[in-house]
Amino acid sequence: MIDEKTAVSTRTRILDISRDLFGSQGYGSTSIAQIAEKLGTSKAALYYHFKSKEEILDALLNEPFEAMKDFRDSCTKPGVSAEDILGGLIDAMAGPASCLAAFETDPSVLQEWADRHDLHKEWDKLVSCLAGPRPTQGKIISARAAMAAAKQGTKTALELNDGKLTKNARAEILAAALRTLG
Amino acid sequence: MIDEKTAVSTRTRILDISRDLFGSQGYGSTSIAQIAEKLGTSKAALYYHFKSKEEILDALLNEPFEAMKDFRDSCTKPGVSAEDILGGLIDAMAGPASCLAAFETDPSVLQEWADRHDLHKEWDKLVSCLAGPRPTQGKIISARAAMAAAKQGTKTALELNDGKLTKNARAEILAAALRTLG
DNA sequence: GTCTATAAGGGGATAGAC
DNA sequence: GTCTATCCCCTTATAGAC
Repeated sequence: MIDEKTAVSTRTRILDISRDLFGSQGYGSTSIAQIAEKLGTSKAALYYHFKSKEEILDALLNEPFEAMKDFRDSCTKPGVSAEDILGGLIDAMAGPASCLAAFETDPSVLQEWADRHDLHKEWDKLVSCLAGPRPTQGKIISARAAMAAAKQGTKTALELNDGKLTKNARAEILAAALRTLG
Repeated sequence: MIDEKTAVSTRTRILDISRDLFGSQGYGSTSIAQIAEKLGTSKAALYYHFKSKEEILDALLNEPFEAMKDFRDSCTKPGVSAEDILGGLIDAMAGPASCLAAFETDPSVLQEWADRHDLHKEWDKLVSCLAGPRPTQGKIISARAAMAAAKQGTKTALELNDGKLTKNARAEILAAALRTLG
């Protein structure tokens, strides 16, 4: 009989360690050997839980990506304001999609995962929600700038507060991002 | 007698090709073999011009980094406005420091180059210029958000206009970034 | 579930001929 | 300046014992 509890918790530990290392060193520059070392086992043991390095990346990003797509869907409904969109973006970046935000600038992740999942297209849909129908170039620029402001603001706030997004900081970020939009 | 003209132009071609590949695939995921292939020579030939892969990265980033530091110095002078800083940032991102902007999100570059050169500290100095003395957390957040808005806005404008920053786009980006700051 | 050992391949870099 | 051939290390991944 398989020890399910151990399997699950080891799997979770692998994901935690990998999230950490991928985030700080990048996906491509992190080796299975490094993960195994932090895990305290051999590389082969790790391959019992994940059949490839890419599968670890998938496991780390699939949930955040689904959360992000759900959010994107909610933004296309009628009566959604810019405040809803940018506020939702902040909350996503601080919570369910934080891993996505941390990894998506890594070229090795872009190559191995983001291209395959059309991440770029998903972000573009959000830009369209903010810029409105038949947007001018100026609208597109300020929409993208506002999203960048929200993302960077959230990242900064999390850094300054041990990974916690305070109500105050959230309000500051949202206000700044809304100003960006104009 | 060494053929200096050929040496120089080959060196330049290597840098152009590397800038391209590093930008699209990331530094760590780009191999010397790939560069040599696009160059149309062997790997060994490439090593005649650069003694290591890291030296190529250095050659690509040193000038942009100096330009960025010069700009940062100019921002600490008295009487410099937020408009000067954000406008200068846009111009730097669109011109002399564009390579820096394109590479600095790559974790493999951060590890091999940015840490060694304290890039993070340099950006922080700019943040301080924008946030003012003894800044509140809100000031820091909006300063960082404004810089992110300027960077992303510039990137977007360049994408939409074949790498050219039009006067109009520059004005739009600057206005958006200034609004972000509040 | 975890181990040791090893396969199979790619990476950066060098030697020495031309 | 460029070539072929090669070295050596590190990487992902697997085989098979325990």
